Amino acid sequence: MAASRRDALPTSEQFAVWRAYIQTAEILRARVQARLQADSNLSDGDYKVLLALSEADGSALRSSELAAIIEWERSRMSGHLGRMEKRGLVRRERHDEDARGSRVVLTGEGARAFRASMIPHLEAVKGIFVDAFTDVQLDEIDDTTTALRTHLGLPPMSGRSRA
Amino acid sequence: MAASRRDALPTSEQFAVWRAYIQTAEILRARVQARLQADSNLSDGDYKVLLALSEADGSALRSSELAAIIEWERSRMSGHLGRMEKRGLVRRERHDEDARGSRVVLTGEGARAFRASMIPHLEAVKGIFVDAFTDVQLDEIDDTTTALRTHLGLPPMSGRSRA
DNA sequence: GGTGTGTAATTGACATGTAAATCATGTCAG
DNA sequence: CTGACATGATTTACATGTCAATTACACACC
Repeated sequence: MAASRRDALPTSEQFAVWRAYIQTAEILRARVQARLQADSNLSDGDYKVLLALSEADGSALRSSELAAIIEWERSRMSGHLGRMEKRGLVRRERHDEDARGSRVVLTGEGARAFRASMIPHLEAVKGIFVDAFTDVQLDEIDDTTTALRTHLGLPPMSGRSRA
Repeated sequence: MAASRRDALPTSEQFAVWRAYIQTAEILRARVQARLQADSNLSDGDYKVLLALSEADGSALRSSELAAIIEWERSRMSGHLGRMEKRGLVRRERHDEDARGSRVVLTGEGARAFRASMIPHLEAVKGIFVDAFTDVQLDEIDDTTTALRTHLGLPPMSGRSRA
């Protein structure tokens, strides 16, 4: 008995799809994160920060630029950078031109940690996520993710568009 | 340029599918959670606990049973129950037969909060998630989620199996 | 030069998550 | 009985996330 598209409430089947989807995605995230942590002693957040800094001109960015790239709150970035600085992955320097902002600089140790983490991280994504599916299923995921992003008003980021 | 199934690393297209999938799922979770919080002042965790207790015999469960149902660490459950107890949503009683365990009991206030939250929450899931897709796409999500759960060694929880 | 306003970033207070250690109780071999 | 071990749950320590308040500086206008 298919429910009308206009019903305000989901059918129990639809709700079950939601529950399975969201719970599975959570577990997936946790597994990949755990591998990154075990292989490279980096959290997901660490990885994003290191990635952004690696790609930045001079391996340095202002904290707010970093926050904008990663789409984090500034306060979240602030706390995270504090922890990363304590571990020697980044360094914060006073910004000469505008002393309100600080320059976040990738340290040699940070760059080394990031380089060492990349291959294992990609392998983990392959083994944990990609290998679960057939090529057709991966395309379906691409489609449904795109549909969802459109519905949510998010910019597209399809994998197929770059093929 | 399809990559062999056996390559250790994902293609850039495959990796893009991963990034889109995981990022979109996060945003989705955050949106539904925000609605639940705004409508009912409950977190996702609160809702899960209340749901499990509501369905339980006598509106009570042992803490470890609750943890097993929701698939949480026991320590996580412990901390969460502490916060929920402070807000009057649940109560912990000494278990008579086995004094190691405690009985987690749904309070009247907890039951009321849960009942009040259900309809808005279902509406949110419908509007934010279900309505993004065609029926065919929802079936595809069900399929790919099932494939992923199998790959991850998780028990199945398909929406179609209950249709 | 001061003073108000905006902006960059940090701080503080809390909720949430994970892992390891601890505590209390139960169970069972001897 | 009793001592070793198993089990249920909490505690502790810390990482992570959000929000509101605060600090430090820049800049424009008088």
